[in-house]
Amino acid sequence: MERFSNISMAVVRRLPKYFRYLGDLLSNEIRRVSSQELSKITGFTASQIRQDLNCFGGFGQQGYGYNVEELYNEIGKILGLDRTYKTVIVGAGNVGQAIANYTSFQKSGFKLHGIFDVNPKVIGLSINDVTVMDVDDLEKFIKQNDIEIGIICTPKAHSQKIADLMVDAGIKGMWNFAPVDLKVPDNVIVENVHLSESLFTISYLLKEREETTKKKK
Amino acid sequence: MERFSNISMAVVRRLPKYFRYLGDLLSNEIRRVSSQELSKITGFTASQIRQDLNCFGGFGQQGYGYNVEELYNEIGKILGLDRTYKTVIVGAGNVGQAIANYTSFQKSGFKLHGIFDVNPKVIGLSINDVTVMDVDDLEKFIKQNDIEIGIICTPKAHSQKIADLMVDAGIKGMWNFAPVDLKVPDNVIVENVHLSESLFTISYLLKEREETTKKKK
DNA sequence: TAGATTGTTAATCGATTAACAATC
DNA sequence: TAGATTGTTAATCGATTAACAATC
Repeated sequence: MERFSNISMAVVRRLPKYFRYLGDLLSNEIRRVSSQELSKITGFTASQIRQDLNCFGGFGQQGYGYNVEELYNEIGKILGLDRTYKTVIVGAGNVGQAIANYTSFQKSGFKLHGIFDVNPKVIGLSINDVTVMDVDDLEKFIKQNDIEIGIICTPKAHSQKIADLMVDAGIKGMWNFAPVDLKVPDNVIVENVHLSESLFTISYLLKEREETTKKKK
Repeated sequence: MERFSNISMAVVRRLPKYFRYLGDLLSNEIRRVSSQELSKITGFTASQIRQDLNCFGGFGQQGYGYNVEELYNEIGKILGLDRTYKTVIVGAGNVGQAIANYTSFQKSGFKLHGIFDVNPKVIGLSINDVTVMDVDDLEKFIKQNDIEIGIICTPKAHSQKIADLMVDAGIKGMWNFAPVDLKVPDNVIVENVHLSESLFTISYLLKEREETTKKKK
C-alpha cells in the first residue's frame, strides 16, 4: 500500500482515538478542552496531541484550548466520516455475520449493500436485512453498485482470490479479517484485523509477566 | 500496562507474523530459510528480521540460515503457545458468539470455559458446546476455575465494570473488543481490538488517496 | 577452502518530548 | 493587562537500516 501524504501512520492511528474521546466529552456536554486535559484522558502527552492536531490545521486558540464540538467535527471530516461508504461482506461465517449485525458501523456511515458466500445453504438467507448472494455475482455487484469497501471474512485459503476479484471489480479499500497479508495494487487500501496475532500478543505478555515475576522473587 | 522486559512492543507485534509465515513454509515442507528469503515473504527487511530474532537467541547458523521447523517451534514457545490458556467470554452478542465459534483459537490453546451475559433470554443457551451463564456468577467462576484470560465483548457502557470485576477475581489478561480503554492495574495485560478505529483508518486513507489523485491531475 | 549468511555494532532515520515565543 | 495555552522549533529518544566481522 502506497501512501499519498506525509502524515505518518502513527498520527493517523491516533485520530480515531481523539475522535472517540471527543465524542465522549461532547455527550457529557463539555464545551472546551486543553491539550493538557486531553492528555489526562487519552494517555498521550499534551505535546504529542498539539503536534498531531497541527498536522491538519490550527484548531485551537491560545489561552483557551480547543472547542470540543468543533474539534470533534473537524476530526470527523479528516477521517472521512462526513459521508457514507458502500460496503460488501464476503464470507457469511461467524465473523461475517457479526460484522453484518454490528449496527454501529452503519451509523458511522459504512452502509452494507451485500453479503456474499459460496455455501448454497446460506445463500438466500437474510442477515440484518441484507440477503446473502452467491460469490459468483460479487464482481458484477461491485461494479454495478459502485461498492468502495470490501470486507473479507473468508477462510485463509480463499482470501487472496477474493481480493483479486475485488481489485478487478474496482474496489478502493478492503477490511481484511483473514489471517493473510493480501497482495493488492498500490492504489488499493488494505486494513488488516489479524485476530490471532492480537491474541498471541496476550500469551506472549502473560509469559513475560510470569518470567519477570519469578526473577524478582 | 507495565512492561516487564526490554523487548519493544514493535518487536513483539512482529513475532506472530513470523510465526504465521514459518507455519506456511512448514506446511509447504520447506526446511530452511534465510533472513533474505523471509524478508521477501514478510516484507520486513532482512536486517530487521535478524535483529528481531536475536532478541531471543541465536536461532540461525552462519552460511546456512534458519531451520524452519526449529524456528517455528522456538517462536511458538516465545509466544507462549506451548501450553493452554483458560478463557471466558463476557457478552454473548454478535462479537462474543463469533469468537466463541472461532475454533482456530481453541486449536492454538485458548480454551473457552464459559460465556457470560446479562440477558435472561440467552442465559442457558449453548454456543459451541459452552453454556451461557449469568454474569452475576462471573467472579466466582473465574476464581474457582483459575481463568486467566477474559474476553470482553460487552457494550461500551458496561465494559469497565466487567473489567473491574475480572480484576477482582484475579484475571491475568483481557482481550477487549469494547470501544473503550480499560483502566486496570499495572500487572494486568489488556490487548485491544478496536474495530471502529481500524475501520475509520480506511475512510481516512480513502479520502487521502482521493485528494492526492485530484492534485496530480 | 570459498561462499553464504548470521550475529552484532554503528549509522541513520523517524517519532516523541521538551521548550518557549506567539497570542488569545 | 496577566494568565493560560496554543503552534512550532529544537532536542531527545527509540526503532530501523546498513555494514561487516565472525563463522558455519
